[in-house]
Amino acid sequence: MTAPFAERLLAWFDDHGRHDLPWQHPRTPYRVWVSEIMLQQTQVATVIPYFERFMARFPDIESLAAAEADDVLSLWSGLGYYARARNLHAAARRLAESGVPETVDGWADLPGVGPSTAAAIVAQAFDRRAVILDGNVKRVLARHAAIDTPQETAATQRRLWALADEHTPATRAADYTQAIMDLGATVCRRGKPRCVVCPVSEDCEARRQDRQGELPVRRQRKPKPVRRRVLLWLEDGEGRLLLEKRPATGIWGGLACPPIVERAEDADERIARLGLHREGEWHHLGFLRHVFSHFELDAEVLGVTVEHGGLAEGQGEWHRPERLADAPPVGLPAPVQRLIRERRRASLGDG
DNA sequence: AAGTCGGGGCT
DNA sequence: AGCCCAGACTT
Repeated sequence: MTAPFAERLLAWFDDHGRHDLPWQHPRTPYRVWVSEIMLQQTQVATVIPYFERFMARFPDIESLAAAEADDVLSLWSGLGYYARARNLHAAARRLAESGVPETVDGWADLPGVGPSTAAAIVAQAFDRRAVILDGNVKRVLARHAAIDTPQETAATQRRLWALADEHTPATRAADYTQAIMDLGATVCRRGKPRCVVCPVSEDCEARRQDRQGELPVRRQRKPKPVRRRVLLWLEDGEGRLLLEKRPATGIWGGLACPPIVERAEDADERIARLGLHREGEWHHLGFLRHVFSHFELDAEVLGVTVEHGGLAEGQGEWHRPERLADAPPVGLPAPVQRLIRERRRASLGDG
């Protein structure tokens, strides 16, 4: 007779789990919460440097609540899914007033905190039993029970939540949630799962059927369309770059970005509307290509020097590229950060 | 139920 | 060149 799933998993975790992640020391509700938000759809290794910088700048809820939205976004630059940063900031302002909840429902009521994140926070921060179901857990459970229906369907989701609930023990909540995520990340990986060292392999149905490689099953994805755009690289006489704030919703919401037009023919009209005057001809500066989850951005970068006109309030701001390169005062999309560094190298090479 | 939202790591 | 990652939110 084999021991319960959780018992075997916890014994494995004590010897082989991850016990030294930054948000585990100290393991406060605030640090756990911020880490869980950053870790949504984002790998641990990517998050760690962002987490350290964020904690150095905003060590507690009060400092985050008191911050400006742009300061929060600038620390989020390059991490992606920028709605997370806006939601985190809004939630911090609410928590600074109401205090920190200790229940799953209390956390799930906050913007940016869904069912799995709320459960992870409660389990990690308060060591109270809560059922999580993230990508790692779904993969572990789908293989262990050999679930071969597409993960996205409602029926499969219900079944996975039920299995997650059944396996979750009454005690050691924080350790168990960390353990099953560690198992998914380091043993029951997407590619080449290490079943030989898996603590729950003896009753793993996928392994018994030798179908680890084909599970879990995902719904077929649609091909991604290409969005062609033109990005306007506008510098004034002193080499400063014009950035405008993008709308709060949509791609790169709330971040600063060079003006984007659909076609090169629209470029002159756009700078006229900004109240700027072109000095000389447009130059082709390169391309910006970036693959998003559901489309591909393919933009030609056109540059020109402009004279200041009556740049209206809120129409954009001039920034020194050297400041943007090291410590950007505003949130910048990763492709724009790369572009700035490239352009800076090019201009230094010229001069 | 499907679409939107980033960026990087891995195969 | 795709797939996936400590998902949530909107339509």
